[in-house]
Amino acid sequence: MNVYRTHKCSELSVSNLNEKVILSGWVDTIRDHGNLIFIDLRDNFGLTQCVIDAKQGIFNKINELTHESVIKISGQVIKRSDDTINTKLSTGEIEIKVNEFELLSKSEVLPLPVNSDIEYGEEVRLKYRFLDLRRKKLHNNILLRNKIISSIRRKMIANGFIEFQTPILTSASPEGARDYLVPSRIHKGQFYALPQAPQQFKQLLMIAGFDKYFQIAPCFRDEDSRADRSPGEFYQLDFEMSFVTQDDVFNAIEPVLYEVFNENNKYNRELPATVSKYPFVRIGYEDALEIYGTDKPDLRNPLIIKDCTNSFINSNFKIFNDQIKKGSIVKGIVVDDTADKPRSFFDKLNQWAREEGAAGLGYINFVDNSYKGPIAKNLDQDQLKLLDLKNNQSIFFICDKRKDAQLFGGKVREKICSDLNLLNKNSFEFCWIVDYPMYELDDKTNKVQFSHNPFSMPQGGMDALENMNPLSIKAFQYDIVCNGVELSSGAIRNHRTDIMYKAFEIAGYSKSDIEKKFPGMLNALKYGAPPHGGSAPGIDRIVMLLADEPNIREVIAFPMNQQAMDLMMDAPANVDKTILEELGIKLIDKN
RNA sequence: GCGGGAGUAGUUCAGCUGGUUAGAACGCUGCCCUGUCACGGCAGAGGUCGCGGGUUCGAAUCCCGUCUCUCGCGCCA
Repeated sequence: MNVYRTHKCSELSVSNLNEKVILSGWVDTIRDHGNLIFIDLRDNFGLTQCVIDAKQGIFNKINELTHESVIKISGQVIKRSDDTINTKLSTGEIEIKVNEFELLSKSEVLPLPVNSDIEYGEEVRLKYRFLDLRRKKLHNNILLRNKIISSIRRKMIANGFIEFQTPILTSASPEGARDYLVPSRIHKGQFYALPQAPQQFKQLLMIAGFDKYFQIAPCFRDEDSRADRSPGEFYQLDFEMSFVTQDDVFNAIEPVLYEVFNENNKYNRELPATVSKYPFVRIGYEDALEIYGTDKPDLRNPLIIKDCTNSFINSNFKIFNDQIKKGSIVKGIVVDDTADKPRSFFDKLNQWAREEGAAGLGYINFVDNSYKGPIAKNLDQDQLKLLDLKNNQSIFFICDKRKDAQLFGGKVREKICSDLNLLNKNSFEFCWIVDYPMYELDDKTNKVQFSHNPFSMPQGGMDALENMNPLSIKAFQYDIVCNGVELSSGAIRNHRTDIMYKAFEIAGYSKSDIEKKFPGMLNALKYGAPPHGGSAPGIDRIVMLLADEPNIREVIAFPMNQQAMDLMMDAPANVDKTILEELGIKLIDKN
């Protein structure tokens, strides 16, 4: 028998009446009635009320207990009288009449109360993360994370994926984010890098013939943080498959994501959230920009953006007309049931648009068969008809150069949606963004460069590279997006050295450039590589969506703060001079 | 690197256009209380108002600088 407990703090009920039991846990709440004390004892599993009265010998010692001390109690399970049953607790029909107790570990006065749900400052929460993790919300989030990860792992293994571990100390990647570097003691002046993703290793495993790879992979990128981006490290469900096309990759991962979301769609929710059924909607990259104004559209938002340039060509609305002649386009967003809103509604949106740097936000309202608003009188009936408005609809216009009009249209779409509360918050809407361009022009140098992953296979292969305008070549490159959050990007990889040399040549790299940058990868491709591809959904973001948390730190047990510091462990920190000398490192004094 | 918000008791916060000894709640300490579950009641301790400078008879409050936290931009093949 375990010396610390016969039961967990969630287990006891009327079916255990009169049993002698032992429980161990934390002192969650103390209610001291003078000659009668109630203690709520808490462990990972639940709460049990313990009661001690003054006649018992241990009473004085119990009286000295502090919150969050760890104790072991033994006593008898007794039924509560009907009027003292607590329906909020699973153990609320019983309590433990304590006759022995032992203080296992005393707690000092807490810097952060554990038994309350009030929000506290992040600095204290991060410094005393072990206390924050005891609190209900964070504790449950981390348990949810475990449930999600173990479910993913089971499904991937059941689907024939093999789990691997890949190196943490590896070489710096020439493309992408900044690397975290680790100095080498044996090779002074040289550095390992932590992997930004196991990209090359998983491809090498495909070349090694393992057919299907997966890993719950730690990734390290030295980027500045955001609410949905933890600095330092994050985890991906990294997977890769051999002898597949893009559709095969989609078919493999869609059921996994759908099921993981569906299994956890009740967490912290009154009603279960709906999850979009697979196959998920596929949207071309260019279409996404045209219709949603972003390459990570939130499909819960019912608004769409359409092109209205034709209504303004040769119209009397000089401002737009002049812009169109200079190459601008007009985008419009139609909104239901707003045409009768007061003038102030439209003025506020216009004001917002100006604050966002736009010239303004024009609009037309269609009520009782007549077109209203400042712009309407400048269009003739045919031009207005083209807008295709129904009764009580409004349409908002954005006029700018194509790319700027698209992106600002995306902002307007989000703004109107949130102002009018059009979002169905209780759903998960997935889509694939496909057909990313292989190349783009660098804004500053005007040179052709890779727009995404240089290892992706160009659509049309060698033929496309040799004969098409590089800027119109698409790649087998795709992102999966859920509720406006980019969960992952992936690709069918380029497994042919001849196509790779050519692809890099277009981006201005010579054969020897690539051989220097990716020696391992290139060498491997020379000895028989299967066609392969994969993707890597972000685990932290999946948990964040399912936990309905706006901040990624709420689903990571030990996150760093925004400045990439671990306030609890005090990292990063200075190191001893002798250690630096051993590594051949000399610090520059900034002063 | 840039922009927004914040920094007052152990914690969460209030403190108006400058004006006595800077408040509340929770927590903490002591006392009272045998049916609470956010137990209740009484009393008490606890503050360099982030830090430095300035304006003023007088600064938590106004001004300048600086540091820290946070949100966003840049960054994120």
